[in-house]
Amino acid sequence: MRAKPTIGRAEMEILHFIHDHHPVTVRTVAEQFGEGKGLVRTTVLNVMERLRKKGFLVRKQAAGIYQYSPRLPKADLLRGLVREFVDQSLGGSLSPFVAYLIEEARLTEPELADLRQMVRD
Amino acid sequence: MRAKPTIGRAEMEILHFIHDHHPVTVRTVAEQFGEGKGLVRTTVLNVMERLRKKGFLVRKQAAGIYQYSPRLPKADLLRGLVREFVDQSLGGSLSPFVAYLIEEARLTEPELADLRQMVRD
DNA sequence: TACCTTAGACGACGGATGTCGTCACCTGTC
DNA sequence: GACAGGTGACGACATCCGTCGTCTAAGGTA
Repeated sequence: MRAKPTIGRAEMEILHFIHDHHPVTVRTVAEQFGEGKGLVRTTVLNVMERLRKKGFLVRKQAAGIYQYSPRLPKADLLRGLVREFVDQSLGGSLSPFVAYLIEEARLTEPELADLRQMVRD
Repeated sequence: MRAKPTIGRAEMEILHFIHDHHPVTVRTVAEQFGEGKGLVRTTVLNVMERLRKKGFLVRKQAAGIYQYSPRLPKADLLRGLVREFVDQSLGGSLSPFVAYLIEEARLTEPELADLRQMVRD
């Protein structure tokens, strides 16, 4: 058992979809997300079950059908992903991220406001 | 052939080491990096060759032994990684990153200066 | 009761990643 | 020229990821 389960590309996309639409059934995800990607129902089911076994999703039965939801709020999930990425891919250094913000990022007004607030401290 | 080659966890660590120590031989990486991780020489060699086939490293022969170096400057590599991460894991949204900066990050003085400069535009 | 539909479990398979062992080759030293 | 040791190529194997097909259980409906 790996200490920190990883998330693959397809898993990530489906996890995002569920974060934006929960609670959902496998059928819903397959129809609204999978079909556009050319994915079959069982593929979606398999990915969702893997995400559940990894601890990112929970499900509860309602009228004989499972309803899936994220285990953590979206903000928590994303903050964890950012932390992991910074540690693992950037070696803990934030400069590349700052460089990215400066060169390529299109920040929204609220994001900019938050940053302005931050640099004042 | 995948359009954008991916980098695994072990590959990433070795790539970082080489970025900080190039040019290096397999032997050097195995002794200075691999041994601490419990990795055998051929494992290091294999990972480095995969990175080379993926285009992240180049090598040149000197006295019968290969010297490995990164193909791109570190800043370019990291900016690419950040871009990929933002698109793929954050769905293009920068808010989680801004939140991370505000809550957990220890920014250095130069990084802060850059940010201050940026928010002024 | 006999079917058809739906949902879930399970196994399968190719490719990528992490890790290693084996073998062939080159080179410096006697 | 022969040998020991370093170096690199290659194959092997377990695990994970992406993707799918099949089988079975649970219901509804004629």
